[in-house]
Amino acid sequence: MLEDLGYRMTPSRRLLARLLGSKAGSFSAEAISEELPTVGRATVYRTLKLLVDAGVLCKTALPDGAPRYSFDDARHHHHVICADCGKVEEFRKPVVERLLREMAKEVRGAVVGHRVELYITCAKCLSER
Amino acid sequence: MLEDLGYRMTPSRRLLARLLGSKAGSFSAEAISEELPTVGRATVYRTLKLLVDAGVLCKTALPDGAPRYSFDDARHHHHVICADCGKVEEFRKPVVERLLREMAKEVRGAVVGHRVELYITCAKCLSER
DNA sequence: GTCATAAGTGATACTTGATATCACTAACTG
DNA sequence: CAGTTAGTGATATCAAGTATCACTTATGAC
Repeated sequence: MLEDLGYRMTPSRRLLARLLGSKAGSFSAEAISEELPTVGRATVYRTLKLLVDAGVLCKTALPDGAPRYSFDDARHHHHVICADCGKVEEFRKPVVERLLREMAKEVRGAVVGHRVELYITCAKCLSER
Repeated sequence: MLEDLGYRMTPSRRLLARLLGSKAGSFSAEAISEELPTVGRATVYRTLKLLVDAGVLCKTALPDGAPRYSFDDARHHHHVICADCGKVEEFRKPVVERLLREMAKEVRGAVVGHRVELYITCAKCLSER
C-alpha cells in the first residue's frame, strides 16, 4: 500500500485501503463510512482527503452537488445517470477523449477539466412502468 | 415577469426578479441572498427552487460541489465554465453532437438528456495571477 | 372599495454532510 | 522497550439548505 510513503499504517487505514481496493468507479464518503462502522467518520473523511492530496484519489461532484471520490487513474471516464432511479454508471471510450480534445482546441483559456453526462431511463426502470 | 403564470407577485419576488435580470452567467443562492438583505434566506431559496421547477433556471454544481444557478434558455446547452470566477459561456459545435451520438449508441436504455461541460481558467482569470 | 382566504413571508429551529477539537492510543525511531 | 508524535474516535461545531409556524398580504369575489 502506497501509504508507506510518509504515513503510518494503522488498522483503520488498512480497512479503508482494503475497501477502496474492492471499489470500482466512484463512491461517496458516506458509503465508505457506512461500510466501516468500526472506523470513525472523522477518520474516513480525513483519510479520503489525505488520499486526494496524495493524488491517489480525485474528488468531484455530480451535477446535484453530491461529492464523489474515484481513483485518479479513472479520471477520464464519464457518467450515465438514470434520471429515474439515480443509478450512476461509468462510461469510458477513447473516442470521447479524442473529441473532447478537439473541443478544447476551440475554446479560449486553459482547459482544466471536463464532464460528459448522459441521462437515461435505465432498462430496469423502463420495465417497471 | 413570468411568475404571473400561477404565482403571486410580491415585493420579494420583484426584487429577486430584477436582480436575476441583471445577472449574466451563473450565480450562487448565497450571492443572491447577500445582495438582497431585506429578503429572508428561506424566501430566496424557495423562489430559486420554484424557478428551477418552472424551467426558468437550471441548477447544477461546479466540480467542487458548489451549487450554481443559471438561466435555462437553451434546452441542450453545453457550457464552458471558468472554474475560477464561475463565468459560464455557451458552447455549441457539431463535434459535440457527434460525440453525443457516439455515446448514445453504446448505452443501454433510453437516452433522455445529456450534458457536456468544459472547465477552464478563462483569459481574464489567467491574466490576474 | 372591502373582505375572506390561501399563498407568501421572515425568524428561527432543525437537518445533514463535513470539519475542528481534544484527550487518548499506538506506530515508528532509536 | 520506551518516547514522541501522528493518528484515533467521540463529540462539538459549522455551514448550506430546509421545515415549521405564526403573521402578512396579494388576489379575486362581491
